[in-house]
Amino acid sequence: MPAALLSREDAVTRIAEVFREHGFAGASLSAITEATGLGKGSLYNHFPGGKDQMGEEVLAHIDAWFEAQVYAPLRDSADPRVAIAAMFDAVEAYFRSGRRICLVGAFALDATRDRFAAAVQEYFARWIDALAAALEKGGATEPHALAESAVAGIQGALILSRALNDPAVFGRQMQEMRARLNAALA
Amino acid sequence: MPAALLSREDAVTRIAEVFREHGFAGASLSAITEATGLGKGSLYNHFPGGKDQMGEEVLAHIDAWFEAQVYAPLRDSADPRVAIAAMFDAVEAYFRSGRRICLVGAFALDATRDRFAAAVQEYFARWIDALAAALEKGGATEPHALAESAVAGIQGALILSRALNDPAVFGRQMQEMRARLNAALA
DNA sequence: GTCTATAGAGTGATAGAC
DNA sequence: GTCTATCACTCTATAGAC
Repeated sequence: MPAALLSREDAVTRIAEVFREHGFAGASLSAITEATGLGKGSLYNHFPGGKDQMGEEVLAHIDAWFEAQVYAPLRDSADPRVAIAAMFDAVEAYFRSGRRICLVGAFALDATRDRFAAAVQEYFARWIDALAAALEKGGATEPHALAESAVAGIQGALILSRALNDPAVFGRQMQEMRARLNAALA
Repeated sequence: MPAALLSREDAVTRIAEVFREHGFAGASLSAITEATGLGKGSLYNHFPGGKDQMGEEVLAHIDAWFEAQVYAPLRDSADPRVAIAAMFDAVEAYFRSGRRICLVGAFALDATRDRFAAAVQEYFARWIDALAAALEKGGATEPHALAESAVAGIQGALILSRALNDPAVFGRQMQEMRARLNAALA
């Protein structure tokens, strides 16, 4: 057989970027074909379930990244202050300092959510729970409410940065949020 | 001529709901036909520019509502504390306590933003400016940064409520945001 | 009779599925 | 690449208010 042009992970990563740019509904197979260099035949060979399966795998890929880089460190770290700082470092890098959107948040906003309801719900629930665990370990009062507020603030900052076309907005919000969470720690 | 089945405003309102549900790219003319009860002929009679024109008019309609109900009161009210409380009342009603999304925020996230860049940018810029003006009048320090943070928090709360399928998240965030802004006033 | 809102068959292009 | 369904959109025709 011919060598694969792209590893499955590379394909999923590139498909994710198409979804980021156009949304799930707006991402056409021809755009995906162009971004991956894979013909329709190859795409349906890799993803027999079509766009829906691509969506599932993209979400699973994102979830795995956040689990390893964000949630697990938040839950397991001995020092909550260090863990929370590391979370913001990871998040700022992941979202390219506000130049990249959160695909899960974007999926949540329209009917796409209903196709991927469980993955979307779990992404945010686990993020909030992991952050709340770190905050609680650090002696914060109302850790869950504070974690919810922080995750919402990150999502809102991403919207605002893109709407205003100004990544600096994201940077300012992240700095403020770091300070708020640190202030809540005992 | 035959009587109009729908006023222009009613048509724009119903089209807006289709965009909210499916996103701009995902909103098909057949869905718009179904939601408005207007055939393609009627739709193209009212909106010769097609979906793009519908998008423009929906955004203009939203902008007019926020200008009258939110921005102007924030700028003009004598009592900033009252004005800010009124803003939250209006916002919570508009977003149906978290059951309805912000269409402008949703447009901002994907390539739709580029079609309507000016309208999207101005919606948020004017909201932030109007809120900052009220905060400044109330003696808050760093009113612009605080306003930015509040608007981001509202957008993030809408995403989170929908992602978790729990409108209570939005209610909690709005309550917390009210308290934060009040605390910043002299 | 004129004008405008209606309806919807029909256009080519392109979608996603296979 | 081929398939069928659906896309955004055009065009012709009609109904009805003036």
